[in-house]
Amino acid sequence: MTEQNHLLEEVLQEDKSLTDKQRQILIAATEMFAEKGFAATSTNEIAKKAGVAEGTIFRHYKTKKELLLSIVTPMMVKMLGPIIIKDMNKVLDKEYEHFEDFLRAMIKNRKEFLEKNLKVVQIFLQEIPFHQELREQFIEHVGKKVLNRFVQIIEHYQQKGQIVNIPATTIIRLTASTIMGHFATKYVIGAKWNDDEEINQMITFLMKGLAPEE
Amino acid sequence: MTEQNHLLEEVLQEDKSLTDKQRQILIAATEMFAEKGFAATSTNEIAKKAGVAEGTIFRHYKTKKELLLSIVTPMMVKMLGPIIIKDMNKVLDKEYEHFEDFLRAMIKNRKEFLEKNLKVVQIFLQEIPFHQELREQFIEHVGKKVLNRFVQIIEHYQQKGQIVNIPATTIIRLTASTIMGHFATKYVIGAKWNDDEEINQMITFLMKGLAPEE
Amino acid sequence: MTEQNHLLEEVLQEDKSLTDKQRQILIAATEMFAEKGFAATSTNEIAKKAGVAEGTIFRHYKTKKELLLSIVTPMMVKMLGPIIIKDMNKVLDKEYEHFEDFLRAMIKNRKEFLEKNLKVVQIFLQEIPFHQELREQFIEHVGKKVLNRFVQIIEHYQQKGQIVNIPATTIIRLTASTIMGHFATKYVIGAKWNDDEEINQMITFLMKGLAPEE
Amino acid sequence: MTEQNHLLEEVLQEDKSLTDKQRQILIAATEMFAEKGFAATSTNEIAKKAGVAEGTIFRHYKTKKELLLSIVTPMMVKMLGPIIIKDMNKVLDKEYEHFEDFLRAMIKNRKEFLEKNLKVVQIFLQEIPFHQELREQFIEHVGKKVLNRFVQIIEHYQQKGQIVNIPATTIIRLTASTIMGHFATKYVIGAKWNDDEEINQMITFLMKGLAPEE
DNA sequence: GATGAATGAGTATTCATTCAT
DNA sequence: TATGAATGAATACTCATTCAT
Repeated sequence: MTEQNHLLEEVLQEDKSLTDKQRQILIAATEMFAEKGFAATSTNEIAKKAGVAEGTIFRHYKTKKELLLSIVTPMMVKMLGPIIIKDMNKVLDKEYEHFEDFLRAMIKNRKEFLEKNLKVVQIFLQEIPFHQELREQFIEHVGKKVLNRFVQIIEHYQQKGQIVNIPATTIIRLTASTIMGHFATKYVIGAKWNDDEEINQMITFLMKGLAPEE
Repeated sequence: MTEQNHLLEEVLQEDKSLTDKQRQILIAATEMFAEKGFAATSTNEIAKKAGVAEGTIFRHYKTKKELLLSIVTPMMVKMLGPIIIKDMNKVLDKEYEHFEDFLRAMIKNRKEFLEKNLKVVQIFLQEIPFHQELREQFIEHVGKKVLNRFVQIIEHYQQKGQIVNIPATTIIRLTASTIMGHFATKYVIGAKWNDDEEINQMITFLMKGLAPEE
Repeated sequence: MTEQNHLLEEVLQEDKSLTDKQRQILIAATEMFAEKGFAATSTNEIAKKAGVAEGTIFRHYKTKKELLLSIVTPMMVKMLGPIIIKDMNKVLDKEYEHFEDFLRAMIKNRKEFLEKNLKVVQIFLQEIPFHQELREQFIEHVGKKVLNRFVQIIEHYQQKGQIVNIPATTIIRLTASTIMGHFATKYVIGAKWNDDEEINQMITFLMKGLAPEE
Repeated sequence: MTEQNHLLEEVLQEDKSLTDKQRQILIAATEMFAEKGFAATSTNEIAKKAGVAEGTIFRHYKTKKELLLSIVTPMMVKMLGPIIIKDMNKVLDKEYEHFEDFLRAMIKNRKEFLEKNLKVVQIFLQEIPFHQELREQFIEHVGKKVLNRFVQIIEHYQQKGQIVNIPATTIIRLTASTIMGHFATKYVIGAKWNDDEEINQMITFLMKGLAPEE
């Protein structure tokens, strides 16, 4: 089985400032938020599951919502690390000469990320409609930075004549939809399939769909 | 402005057994569930917004959850009406000789449905992770019937050599992801764009991506 | 099986002013009050069990409490009928020359009454601690009249030298306790026994216990 | 005035694990349950009378019913302590050579118990028709153990030829009815009388009534 | 006479949060 | 730092009662 709460492990190992109790609280809250949703999970339940007094939760997190954010925010930061940390323009030329290679690497990378953060991503997706903070954080951290970076990348491959010449944002949307649809089918619907083959078909579909006009 | 609660209008016009108060309750609840989510909406708020005593809600709906289901269930039933009502195999040959025409009709139809039921669909998507009843209803009503129908349709066009010969479910997933990604971008992110042009690009993308191998 | 709601039958047959619905309400209410208690029975439940609209109950009985009283009061009136209706002093001399005969007749009579009114008596006993009206009614109707009558009777037999010369009220209390203990054991605890034999033992016990000093 | 809530005093003094607030809750609840009955007493009233927030009640007692049981159960346990704690067979021979002495001791002991637990006993008697748990508890704790013990005792005196040779359970019923009738008259009806004299008359009545046949 | 929709006060219970220890 | 008792506002839901039809 893949580890679905890798992020929490990292958090508890890396962040030496956290108490043991705090770690237990984060683990318990993640589990319950993912399962029942934020609004339907009581701090009492979290405390019990974490083996901690209810007061202890509020010693570390002023409000229940702060606890939610402290789970979701680091995930969002880590999510874009691999994308913006290094200057991708240079790397790209060398690492991925063809758009298809880039696509394949991207999918592999996101797949690993998802598998390691399944529950937190689930919480994020479930709660984003109800919390403006989450939406703002997402737009601030991910939206602008990542979208800009991707536009650059897409235009890079367009200039090399590898993909069709329509607006970069449209290409990103089409690609992202396809990839996210793949993961959604896999995790939400819980489908069992031959993953490698499905990914190959997806890439073939994307490469054909985005092929430049002759 | 497009009417976002068309379903409710229909319900209140068609179903003569409903009280005026009941209609007000359904409208108020839909608005609030969409905005704040089911768990975070109190029956007290709904009553106030509907201009009704709190007890009146429970005279008509035994529990808060029953109220939720009474909003979402009819939407799900209507959702598939146009798809399964007529024998599509026969109709197809005549109505849509090309897969592209079918695609275009499908997108137009779903677009109209979405625009008329935006809020209820939003509630459905937001709440489905938290309510097993919703998942079961969806699988029961939509999942089996609709998926089977679509498989037939896809295989029909595959036999005519119009689309690539990979598993029908994979084609459905790729197509559905692309279309849902389009709507998601449009409604959730609230993007403003030239809709017709975007749809054309999406169809071009799909037709190229699903074109048969030469 | 003995009819446990004979009183209700009488009420519905004798009192021609009652509607059918009213009869159904009285029967349903009696059943539920006996089973769950007055406070824990809702008018909604009564209406459902009676197959009547909730409003109908309040058309006939202004309040729930009035419904309770309309069940219990007639029972109380009937309870003492046989005792005070006729001039017992005269009758006694002729009918029951010996205290033992009087006792035996009394027990038989009360036994029949109880068997015919089991549920209503049960309601009365269960509710008397909580309703001053019931206590007042009981003291007014039963307490004074009946107690006085019994004192006369006891003193009558004391003068005849058949029973011990202690205060009549004490004798009444001892006798009543014994008889009520018998019925309580029988009905509340639900004991199965040879009734005639038990009654004989009880009478022997009472006659010995109340025998005059030598 | 006699102390009517001695049990509560004991509970609050012996059980060091109880909070002050908890004690106040128990006292207030006992008072109100006795006066108005369990079903007709609201937790809001109890909280106000106890000078406590309503939530505090539910921190200590999961449900209102649990609060009721926590008041009544210890009373039931204490009720039989003096009867089953020691091996009565041995004690009897020495302590009470005559049945009359045993009776007198018994009545004195029960009288003291009642005076110390008047309200809780009242609650118990009022609520027992409505709560199966109470009936089960009573049968479990009191019914079996105590009845068996009493049968032994009665048979002991029968063998000594001091009381009549009818079934022990009948004797117990007759005796218990008489004693309970005495207390009922005293406390429920609230009679004022010369207690010692009444008790003497009761004992005389019982001894005569249960005297062996010649 | 009978209905049943509507009410609003009331119900037991849960909640996130505080604070003295 | 951690506790858990205490809070009081809020929760979903029930109630006896009213009233227009």
